[in-house]
Amino acid sequence: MSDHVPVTAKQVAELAGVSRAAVSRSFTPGASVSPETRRKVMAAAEALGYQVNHLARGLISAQSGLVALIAAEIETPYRASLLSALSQALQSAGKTPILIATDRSDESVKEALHKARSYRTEAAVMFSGMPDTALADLCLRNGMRLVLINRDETREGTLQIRLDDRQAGRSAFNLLAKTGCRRMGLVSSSAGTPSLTGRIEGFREAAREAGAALGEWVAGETGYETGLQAGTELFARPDAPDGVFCVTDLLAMGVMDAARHRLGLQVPRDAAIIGFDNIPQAGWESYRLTTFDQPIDEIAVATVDWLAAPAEPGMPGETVCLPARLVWRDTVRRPLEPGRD
Amino acid sequence: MSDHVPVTAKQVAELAGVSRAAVSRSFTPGASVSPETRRKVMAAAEALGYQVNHLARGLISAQSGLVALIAAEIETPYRASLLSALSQALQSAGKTPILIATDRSDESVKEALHKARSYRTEAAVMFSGMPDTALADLCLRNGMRLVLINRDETREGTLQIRLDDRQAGRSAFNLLAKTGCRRMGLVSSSAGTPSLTGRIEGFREAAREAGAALGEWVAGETGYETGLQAGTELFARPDAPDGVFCVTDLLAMGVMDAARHRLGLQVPRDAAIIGFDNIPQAGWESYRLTTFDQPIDEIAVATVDWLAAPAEPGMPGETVCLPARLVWRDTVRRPLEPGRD
DNA sequence: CTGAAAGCGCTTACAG
DNA sequence: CTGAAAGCGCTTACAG
Repeated sequence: MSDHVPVTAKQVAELAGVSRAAVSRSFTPGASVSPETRRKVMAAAEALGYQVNHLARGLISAQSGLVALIAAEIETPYRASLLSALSQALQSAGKTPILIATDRSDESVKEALHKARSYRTEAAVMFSGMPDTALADLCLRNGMRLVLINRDETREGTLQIRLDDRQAGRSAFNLLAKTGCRRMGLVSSSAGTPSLTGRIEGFREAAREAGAALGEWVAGETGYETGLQAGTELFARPDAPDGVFCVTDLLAMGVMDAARHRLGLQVPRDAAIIGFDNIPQAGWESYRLTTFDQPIDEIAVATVDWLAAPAEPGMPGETVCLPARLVWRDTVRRPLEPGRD
Repeated sequence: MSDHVPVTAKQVAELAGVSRAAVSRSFTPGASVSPETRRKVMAAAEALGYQVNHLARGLISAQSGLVALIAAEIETPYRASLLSALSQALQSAGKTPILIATDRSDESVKEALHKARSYRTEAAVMFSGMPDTALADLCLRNGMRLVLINRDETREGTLQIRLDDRQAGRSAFNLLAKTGCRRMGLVSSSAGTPSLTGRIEGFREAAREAGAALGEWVAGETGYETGLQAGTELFARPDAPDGVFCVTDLLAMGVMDAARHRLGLQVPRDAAIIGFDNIPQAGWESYRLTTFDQPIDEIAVATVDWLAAPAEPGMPGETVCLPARLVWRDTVRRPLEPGRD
């Protein structure tokens, strides 16, 4: 191993007795080098501890190897899981994730994208916020690809990955109805992201079709604390619900704790509860929450596959819609014949 | 805004009527440019949508702006929180985090560091695994700085951040003893990281000093499932403990659920439980776990401050040791006078 | 304070 | 298959 500061292709070339171009080619999959030179180059590289400088490579080849992961609240269970899956999948595909945290503001989304651009990331995958059209176009024109997770927007050259949220909302209602709930509750959010909205609308729609009244509680945020507050208020109402759908697991767990620890209710006997996301905590003994699963690994795979396919200019936007499957646990009574709807 | 592909400093220079050097200087804090030229440059840059290309800047100036975050299991609550705090702090300081996931193997740690090196990251902060000496030296010689979180190792030019784990372990024992527990249990881990080991040794040490017997359960992993298993076995023993210290919150929550849901025990009446980390879930109504707090924000601040200070060659290693403060909740009976020890 | 010039480490036509 | 040469977009002495 060399004892000197950064070792460059030039030194490797000298040691191997070849040109700089040859070492470059040896490190480029599919380049035309004879096996013999490549072997010599690799041996020299190994001996010197050489690594290609990705900064230089990215500067010249538009292949920085970098992809930006843009997200808010990554400490949250669902986001953290998605982030983990995505970064591992990307890494396996030879890409390197750059992490850019945003808050909910448009301004921070804008900065995030600019930052991605300044590092010439090959793509940006966003799971929070939405770029405005002009900015998205700018990125696209600069050769950056966009993948939007759970945002509702199709655009040329971008991949959109979403779940069938509306259908899940409908299923939630029907499941509650089928298992004997009479007064339905919905704990939703004013965050207004397309995925949340889809779940809400699906649930309302099914309620309308069934002619059922709905007690709603609109939360600002989607976390545990908010759920706790929602549950506390909802179950104190004279027409307290006996079946509630919460648009996230965190909300559901807060609602559940309010019911049990603050109101002395039993779940599902006094109130059935359904969540959404299937975060790890949903499976804990203290909750055993019936919920819809976000297929995190499939999302990661879809992202990486799309990125691996060569980008063609003017490529139409693509959207993949994944099902959100119900995972049965203990917060809803089981119907005699567990239906699928 | 320009409608053409990547806009470079040259175009900005032309539009502003200055040299390329002037635009470079305008974007370099502290460089010598007249306010007037800087103004012209900024206006032109704004008009064209110019962003300095960090790849090119990093290539020439050893200031890539990148710092590598190297970690395993980032989907885990404590890790996710730390990652979030770190990435935000870094971002506020103008740095951009690169995320490199590892598994526990030495091989993957090695690859992670090589990857960091190939992007010329200014620093690598590791919160999983340890680089072997030769590799760490290589990084250091290449001008990369290292910050090691909760790993026990001092080395020239690196920052080590750790908690007073041993003291926390001692406190846990003393607290349990003071609140009337007679049969102490310890749910530890064979992971062998320095922080875990410190907690374990502190607890054992205090037990030895008090002449108390100890029921131990050594887990491989540090997650909820393992805790559930540990609790199930531990409380089924004839000499089941009535006070147990778990080296992580996740373990503690599993143990707690085993006690309550599988053995029908009450916490803290039948068994007191103390955790470590103070993850968000520890505050949930179903747990209200008494635990030690990991000062995540302080860790992030310490990291960023150290990185902000200019690196001098041959700088001695620095270590900051933070206290892990007890947060009182409901899984330990309160002594009459809540002591500090 | 300013500009012309050299150079960071790489890749990629181009010619052989 | 191979090497000499040009060039990616920037920064930084150097001279003025």
